[in-house]
Amino acid sequence: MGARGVVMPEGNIPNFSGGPDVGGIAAERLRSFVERIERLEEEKATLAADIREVYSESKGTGFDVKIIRIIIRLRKMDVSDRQEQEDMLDTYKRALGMT
Amino acid sequence: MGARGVVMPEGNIPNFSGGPDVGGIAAERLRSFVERIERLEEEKATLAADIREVYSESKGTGFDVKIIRIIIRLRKMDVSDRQEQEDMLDTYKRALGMT
Amino acid sequence: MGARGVVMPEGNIPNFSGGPDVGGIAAERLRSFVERIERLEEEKATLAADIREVYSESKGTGFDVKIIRIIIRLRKMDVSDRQEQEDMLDTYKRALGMT
Amino acid sequence: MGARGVVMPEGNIPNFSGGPDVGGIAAERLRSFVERIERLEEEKATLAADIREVYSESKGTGFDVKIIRIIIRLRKMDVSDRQEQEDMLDTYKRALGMT
DNA sequence: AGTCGATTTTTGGGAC
DNA sequence: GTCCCAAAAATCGACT
Repeated sequence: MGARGVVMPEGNIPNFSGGPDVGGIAAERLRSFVERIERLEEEKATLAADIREVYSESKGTGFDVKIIRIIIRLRKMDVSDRQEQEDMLDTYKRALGMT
Repeated sequence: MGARGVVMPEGNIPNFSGGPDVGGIAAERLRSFVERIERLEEEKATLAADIREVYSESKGTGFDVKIIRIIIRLRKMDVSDRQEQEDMLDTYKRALGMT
Repeated sequence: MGARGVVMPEGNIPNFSGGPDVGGIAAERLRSFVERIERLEEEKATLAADIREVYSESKGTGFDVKIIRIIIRLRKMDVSDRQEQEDMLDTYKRALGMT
Repeated sequence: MGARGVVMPEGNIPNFSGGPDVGGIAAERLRSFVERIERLEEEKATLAADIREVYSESKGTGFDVKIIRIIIRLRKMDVSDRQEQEDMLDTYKRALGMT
């Protein structure tokens, strides 16, 4: 896994100079990527908090959070599992030569 | 698969919080909670996809995704926690002769 | 709570002296734990390899690995999901006041 | 290996789901594979439990489980890979002024 | 403080 | 052989 002599060798930041600016344009790019990710993750964390909030609110209204979680899970499955279900059926069909 | 013993029709959860009529106002509230959560989770999934996208883009620019993930994790940590953890790790390392 | 013998301060290896031996009795304990874990993980990795081997062998005999994986998953669910299924049913029952 | 007459032709997967007579020898083979896998997975699960146990014990002795996990991970890594990764991380850190 | 569920990281398989 | 996707494992965090 070492340096591979490609244009952009893994393990190095391109155009990194080590000068007072600590890295050239590439370092700016890196910073940009990092900050974009951090921004998005922050939003994601906010949404996670919102979700927890709704659960909490529902609990305060007298509902059982555990039930709601199960419902959410079931409804999610009803969407994405349908695909998996069909894939599985297809697999079995092929396995049985029913093509 | 499917829940064999579950006889409850989807979206028709009765009022179990003490109200008199089954499938009444409480069920509407429940539906409201469920839909709010689903809405938020959908947004969260979108953000997760966006984040994956940024990682992918950074990879295409020549950066090492794994390292960026570590960077993100480190920056998320409280500074003093990070220091403490690194110190402790160092202590353990020395104890095991992993210098 | 009164004095409790030797309370281990968090973040430090107990009895760590910094002498030439790099850690005293506690370091030995640490090493012991680490090596036990490594030993177990090695065995676990061996088993994982064995499992892969069986899949590979079944493939060489003409079976479809994907199908077998599905079967394994289904049979596992038939065992562990029974509990979850019953829990879920119970939850729904309680939600409906059928207790 | 000896007898070759029973080798399954590729693309012709035996029927394993029908009645007792349907599928024949191939179904028995499939059952054998499945049971071998399940046996191995069970052992694997046991080892996983053992490992958790050791972590728990180390925790009870005053060690920090999280740090030990990191130690285990580091020791698993190839020495040069570890060095390379740490160097890269350091480069990125400097680029971002995380010194 | 232990259990359970959610999330993240790693790994294997497949395509080109 | 390299890259991408999906499945599995490890880790983390919440709730009881």
